[in-house]
Amino acid sequence: MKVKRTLQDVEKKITAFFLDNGRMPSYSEIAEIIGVRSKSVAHFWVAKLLDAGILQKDSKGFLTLTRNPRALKLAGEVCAGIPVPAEEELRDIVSFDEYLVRNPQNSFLLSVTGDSMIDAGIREKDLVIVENNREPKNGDIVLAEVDGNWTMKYFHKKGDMVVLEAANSQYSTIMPRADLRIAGVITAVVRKYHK
Amino acid sequence: MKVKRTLQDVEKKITAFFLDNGRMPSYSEIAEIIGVRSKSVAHFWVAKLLDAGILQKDSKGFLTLTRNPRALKLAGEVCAGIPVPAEEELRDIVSFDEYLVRNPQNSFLLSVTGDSMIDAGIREKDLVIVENNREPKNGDIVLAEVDGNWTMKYFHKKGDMVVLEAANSQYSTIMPRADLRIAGVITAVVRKYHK
DNA sequence: TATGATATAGAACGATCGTTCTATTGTCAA
DNA sequence: TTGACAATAGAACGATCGTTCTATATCATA
Repeated sequence: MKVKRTLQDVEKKITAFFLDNGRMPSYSEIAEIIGVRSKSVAHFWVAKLLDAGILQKDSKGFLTLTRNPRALKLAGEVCAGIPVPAEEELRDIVSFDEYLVRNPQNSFLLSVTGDSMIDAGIREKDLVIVENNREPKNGDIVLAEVDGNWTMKYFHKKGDMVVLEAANSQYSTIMPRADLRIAGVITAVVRKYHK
Repeated sequence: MKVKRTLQDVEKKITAFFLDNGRMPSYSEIAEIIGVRSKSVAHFWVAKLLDAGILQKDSKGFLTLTRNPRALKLAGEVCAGIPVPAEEELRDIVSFDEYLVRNPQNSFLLSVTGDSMIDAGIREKDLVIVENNREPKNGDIVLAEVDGNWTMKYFHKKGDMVVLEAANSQYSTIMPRADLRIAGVITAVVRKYHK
C-alpha cells in the first residue's frame, strides 16, 4: 500500500489547498495534506518545489504559487497545427477577473434579455459587464432607459444630439428627449455554453 | 496633518494588499500599510473589521476576506429601475475564472479569426475557451480541422455521419471524411470592449 | 474646564511559524 | 547481500506570529 510521491502530486495538493482556502498552507498543513507526520518532510518537498520553480517565496519569505492555478494555456502552446494568434495582449491573460473587469467597484453584471443587440453579437442570456461613471463615446454600447424600459443600444453623439441605435434592423433608431438616462457602458460580454 | 481613519479606509488598504500579494497581511504589515507603528493598533482595527463582518477568520484562525474583492454586484442591487434577472445562477458568480472555466488543465484560449460563426454571435477577435477531452454533442460548437484549416463549426452527428455546419450562410455545410480532427468543444466566449 | 470615549504606542506573553539537526526506514542498483 | 541514496520521523531552535496588557495622546461633549 505504498504510494510514490511525486513533485506533481505535491504541487496539485498544495494548489488545491490554495484554491479551497484562498491562502497557502503552512508547513504543518502541507505535511497533513500530503499525508506525512513531520513538518520537516513538508519542508523537504517544498524545497524541491522551490528548486523546480513551481513555488516561490515573496519578499517576506512567504510561499507563493509561481503560476496562476487558473491560468489557461494559449492555443499555440497546446496544440501544434492550430494557428497561433501571437497577439501580445494574449500572453498576459492569467485571470479573467483581471482581464475583463477594470473597475470592480463601479461595475455590475446584467443578464441580457431581448434581441436588440443581436447583430452586435450580444444574445439573450449573455452576461454583460456594465461600468458606470464612464463617459460613453461614439460607437459604445450603453445601457439606457428609453420610454421607461432599460435596453442596450449603440451610442452616438452628433453635436448635442444623442442617438441610440439598436443592432437589429427590426428596431428603429431612437433620438431621446432630455430625460435620457444612461446607466453605464458595456465593457465586456461573456457567454457560457454547457452549464 | 491629522487624518481620520475609517473602517472603509482600512478595508480598502487590506484588500489592496491582498490583491497585490495574493495573501492576507500579517498584523505587522497591517500596521505598516495603515500607517501606525504598533501591532496592537492593527489588532484594534482588525477587531473592528471582524465585528463589522468585513473580515473573517477561517478554521485555523487565519484572517480572510468575507467577500471576494473582485466580485461584481448584480444589477438589481445597484440600480433600482433596472430589471432584476432573478436567476439563481447569477447569485453565485463571484469569479469569472471559476464561472467560465470548469477544467483549467484541459482548456485553452483561442482568439477568433474569420466570420464562420458570426450568426452564433462569435465574432472576430473574440476569445473562446476550448475544452479538449470532452465528447461533442449535437449542437455544440467545436474547433475542428477541415481541409488543413482550423475552424469553428456546429457539430452534428447523425448515426455515424458527422456534419460540420458554419453559422454563416456564406459557408457550406461540410461532411468530412475519416480524417476529421476535433481539437475541442467551445465552452465559453468572452469579448472585451475598450482595451 | 472636566470627563469619558476613542485612538495610538510600546512592552510582554505563549503559540506557532519556518528551519535545521539527527536518526531511522525504504528502494534500487551494483 | 551490500552500499548508496531517497524519503520519513521527531526533536530542537530562534523568529515571528497573534494577543493582551498598561500607558499616553486626542477629540467631542457636557
